[in-house]
Amino acid sequence: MQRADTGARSREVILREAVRLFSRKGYTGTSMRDIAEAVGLLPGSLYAHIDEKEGLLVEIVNRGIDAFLDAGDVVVSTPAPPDLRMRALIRAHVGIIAENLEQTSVVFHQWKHLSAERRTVVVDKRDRYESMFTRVVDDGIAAGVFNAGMNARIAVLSILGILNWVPEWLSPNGPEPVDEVADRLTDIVLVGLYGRRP
Amino acid sequence: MQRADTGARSREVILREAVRLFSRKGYTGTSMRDIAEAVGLLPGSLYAHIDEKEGLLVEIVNRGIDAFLDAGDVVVSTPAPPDLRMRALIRAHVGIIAENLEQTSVVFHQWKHLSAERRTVVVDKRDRYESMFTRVVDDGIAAGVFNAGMNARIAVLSILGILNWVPEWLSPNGPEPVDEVADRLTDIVLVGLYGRRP
DNA sequence: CCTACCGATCGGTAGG
DNA sequence: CCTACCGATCGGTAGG
Repeated sequence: MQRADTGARSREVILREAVRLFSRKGYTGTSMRDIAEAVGLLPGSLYAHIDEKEGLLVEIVNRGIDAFLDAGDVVVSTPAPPDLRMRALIRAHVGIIAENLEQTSVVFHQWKHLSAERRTVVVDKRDRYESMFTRVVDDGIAAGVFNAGMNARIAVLSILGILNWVPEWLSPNGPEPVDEVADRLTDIVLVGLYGRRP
Repeated sequence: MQRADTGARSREVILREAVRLFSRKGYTGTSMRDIAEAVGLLPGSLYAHIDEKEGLLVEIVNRGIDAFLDAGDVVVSTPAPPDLRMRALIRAHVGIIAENLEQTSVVFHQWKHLSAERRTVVVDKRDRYESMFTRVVDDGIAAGVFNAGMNARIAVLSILGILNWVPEWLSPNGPEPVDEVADRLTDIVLVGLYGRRP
């Protein structure tokens, strides 16, 4: 019953510190020596637990984006009306950000430093995630719930912009509950500044 | 009438290539040797024209953010109704992005690599710019044009999210004119997906 | 703007 | 996981 998984545990510690440092200093601005110092190892000792620096980034980015995909899949598989599905997507999205602020910020900003092949995998996942929002907007227009006259592509890009910006200002321990924040964002998305609602 | 300003001209060439490289590889991911090769000099020769690497970033970021501030000042000094001022702010913002995509992307993503004192200057400018949007939203609520029930702070953060995301997808040579794109973004901001408008 | 170079730091490895 | 180290690359400089 003792720790037979010290190796895996060390790896998690390294990943945790890498997330912290990558989010603060960027991937290219963080050295393996920075990470080693943060976890209390000598630089060369890191390589007893990991293969290469980029492997850390790959794992962090993929874990992060998979969290969004998994949460989105749950929402998309429900048969709720488009506006309620949009609210659920935004709640799920903001919830994941709140649970893991630094990881999300690495996912959003550091994936560009991945090698070409690894970047392709990430971009494909991101496209799949974005298509969930496109689907909801298109469904809403088809159902007569959303404005048929709007530019659906630009509407989706606006929503993604709102959501991608959230990690820059959200404080998970702030006064308002996270779901409350998500719902106020959804209000803006649905009714805008004018605010006439059905 | 000949070029007496070769020095200043070389400096502009260096800045132009630095913008390109910083936007593609990031500030910390770009070496002075990368820049030297791009402008056709040997690495050490760059220092006949510039003082230090960070000086390049300082100048790029400040030029970029000043463009937004100057354009915003023009809009804010007009007495138009809040919704029209919002439309004008968004048009100005998208226009500047379209004119200088790579510079904008450096402004948005690389300012974090500035030293503490220089970063403070940039953050102050950014706060001033953001306050223009806050002012318009507050004016709109006070005038009864915008929904008094919304969370104004979150509304402003949503607008900034939309605008900060634009450099990631705008193609200045795309099918729709840039002002058209800006107006469709404004539509979303004002009336949302439901789209009831006054 | 080039030649020639500086000390520091980089990601990573061999051997134990 | 440490010792000891590798070649490559970093930002920047002296002197011309």
